[in-house]
Amino acid sequence: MVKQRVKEMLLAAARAAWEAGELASCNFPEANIEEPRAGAHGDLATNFAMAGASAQKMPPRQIAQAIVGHLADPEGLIEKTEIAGPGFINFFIRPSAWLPVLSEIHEKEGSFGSADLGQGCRVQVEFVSANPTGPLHIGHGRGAVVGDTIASLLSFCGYRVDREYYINDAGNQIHTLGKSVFLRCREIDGRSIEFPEEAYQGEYIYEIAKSAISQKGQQLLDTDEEEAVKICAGLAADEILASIKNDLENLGVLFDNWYSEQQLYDTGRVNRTLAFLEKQGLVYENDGAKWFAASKLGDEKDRVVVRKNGQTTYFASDIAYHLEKYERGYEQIIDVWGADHHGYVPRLSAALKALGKREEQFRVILTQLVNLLRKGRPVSMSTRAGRFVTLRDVTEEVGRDAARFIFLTRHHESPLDFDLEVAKARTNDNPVYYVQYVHARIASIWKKGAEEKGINTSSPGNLSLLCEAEEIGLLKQLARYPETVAVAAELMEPHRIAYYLMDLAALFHAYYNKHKVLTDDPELTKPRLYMVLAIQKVIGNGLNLLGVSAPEIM
RNA sequence: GCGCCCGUAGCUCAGCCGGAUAGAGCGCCGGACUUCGAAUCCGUAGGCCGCAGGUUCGAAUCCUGCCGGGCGCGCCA
Repeated sequence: MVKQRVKEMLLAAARAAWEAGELASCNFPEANIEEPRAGAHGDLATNFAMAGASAQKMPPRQIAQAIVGHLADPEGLIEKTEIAGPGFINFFIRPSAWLPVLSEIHEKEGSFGSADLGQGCRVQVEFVSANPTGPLHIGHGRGAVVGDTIASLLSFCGYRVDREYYINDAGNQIHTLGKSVFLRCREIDGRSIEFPEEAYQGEYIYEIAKSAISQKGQQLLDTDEEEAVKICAGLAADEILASIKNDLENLGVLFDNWYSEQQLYDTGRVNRTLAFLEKQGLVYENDGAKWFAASKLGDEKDRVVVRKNGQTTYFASDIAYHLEKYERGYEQIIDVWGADHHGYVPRLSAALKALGKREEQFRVILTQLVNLLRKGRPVSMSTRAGRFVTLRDVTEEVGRDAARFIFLTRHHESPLDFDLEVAKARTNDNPVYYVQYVHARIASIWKKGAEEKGINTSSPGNLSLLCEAEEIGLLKQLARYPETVAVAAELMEPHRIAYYLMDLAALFHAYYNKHKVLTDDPELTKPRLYMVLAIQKVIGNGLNLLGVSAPEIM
């Protein structure tokens, strides 16, 4: 592409200048080519001369002069160059030099923009992993969409990615869940109960209790309490998990694997992992509990792995779980957590370090909280009373596309205001429809062009007729897509794709309002249709990465 | 108290692995449908980039300290 070619030309020119004795050193800096904000500074610019000043022991402008003097441009991409400011080299690109991006898009279709960054590296993205003790809320939705989209991005960029959900089906909370259900069963049966504060208060507990009674019958209430609670816990977790799965499917989130915490105990992995750490001298006893020496590996303090009462902690099984991920062959693991768990990061990192994993093999993405609003006002959520708007409610009200897109319109570490009314609005307030509208509009143009003008893609026509300023702007934006994807994948920042699409959509809508695609002149109409169809493909490609549909009609 | 995140236009936010004159949407005001989909577009106004230092040829961007907001700091998960 143009940017890459200019970069190559720049480096070649620097080398040529050095060979000609005009530069003192061949120790060149990284060639950083960017697009200046101001159009007066050209289409592309580089700080190459400034960055190399110290190595060359020459003033930047003089270096720039030497490089420009040796610039070879066989394809004639560059119209002119300028040396500006403290030593920028500004490149003015011949407008038609941007045209080849169109044929590239038409050839590559859905794979346009992908790059083999991962080279087959196996990555696991673990996300949501909410305890199966209640319905998902909107915060889980954000984590789900961010995790899912990061996985898509990585997969698009050459990583072999699996999506995994970790089920916390062992430990206290499940026991509490079972007890909550059991107590409700008794209540339904007409017995008087004391419902403890720490039990799950929600309405859904009654539903599960009813279903437990109908499945297990009256005898459930007469069995030994411990046994009954266990049965209730199992039933409840299964039922809740099924509904979580369903909610996630409605959001377009599908997992490759659902991994049970209990399984780690059943296979003895937790004990084995602890024994290993103990052998390394990183687990010691104090106050009747066993501690992992996390403070030796970057955490603030040591952490308990086995409680005084002999039970292991959640942390213990989590270490075992993460170790097992690597044993399954993942070279890199990514966890998506709510930001309220950020304090947990150092201790898990410490544990993985103790297990011999490199820092870059483990990455935690934290998603900030979501404020649910309606018409600008907070929607009251009372978890205690068990009254809250669930993720399912939100998805049903605003639809999958809007929900997903809105979750991706913020950096994941920024808090997000999610306004239900805005999410439903079919206006510029709501960027989903703005972007999708481009896709639908182009479908409509295309249909009309084929029907009335009999024009199809196989005839791009004379592309040099694409010379309006808005057309060049669109070509440049299309050319930015691969880099946008690569950066989004590298930084694991899917919101960059959303912003890219909004920018592309804005350029298209402006163009559409100013120029006709279907003109009376077939020779002009052909290249315009060809370009517009390329735009549609890139919009579809990007929306697909985000898990949002690209409708032909809306 | 310690740690993490956030602080950019009236509001909601991009930009932050250093670049030149800081952007978008909404809102306000004023315009554009007998012509490819008005779920659209065009125009005006709006800024000590929280504050103060530091590094640099150059800082919204990096470093330090403060201020304000959120979240964490369990032998819970």
